[in-house]
Amino acid sequence: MDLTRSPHDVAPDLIGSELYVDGVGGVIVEVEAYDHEDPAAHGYGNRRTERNASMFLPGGHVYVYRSYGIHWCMNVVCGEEGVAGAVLLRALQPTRGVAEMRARRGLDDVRLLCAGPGRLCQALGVTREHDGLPLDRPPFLLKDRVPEVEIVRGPRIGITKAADRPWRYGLRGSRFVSRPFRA
DNA sequence: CAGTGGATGCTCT
DNA sequence: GAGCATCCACTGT
Repeated sequence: MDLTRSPHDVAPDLIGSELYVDGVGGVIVEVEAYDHEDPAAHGYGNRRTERNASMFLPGGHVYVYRSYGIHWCMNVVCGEEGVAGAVLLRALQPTRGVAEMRARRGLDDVRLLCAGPGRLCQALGVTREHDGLPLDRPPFLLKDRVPEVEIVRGPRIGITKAADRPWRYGLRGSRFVSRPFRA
């Protein structure tokens, strides 16, 4: 798919797509969009810093940052070069490499392996080393979804600024999201 | 279930 | 020095 579009166009198209890192991953079931005019975004105002440099790459790269000093969070960079836009990957339905994900997470419950941005990165082995890498080459594999999926949306999670914007997208009825979507 | 608080490190002001 | 795009364990219903 065309990742040089706006994060708001890309985000719903990522739902139902498949992501693998070194062959481990599954179906994307939850994401959030962040654009350069968004006070909640790391790239707000297109202000470039050392941390968010990857957000300014052309769409199709990866932006990984550390969250709360403990977790890693992975974004799909979107839009044109020089414009800070990205889609945060919040949850996957694990399909391949489940044993490896279980080992990395120290957890059996498939439902919780990738249910949250920090958990997803731990399960897939994503760290700072992946920051800035292109998505269309190993270790990554991003497969477009089939056209027909039902998408739900709602307010984003875990932010204080611009918390009212409904830019969280999910696969309708999925049991693998980090939190349920309100009906 | 809902709510609370601690861990932990780094970025940005 | 404040504030996180989080997670887990623990409490109390």
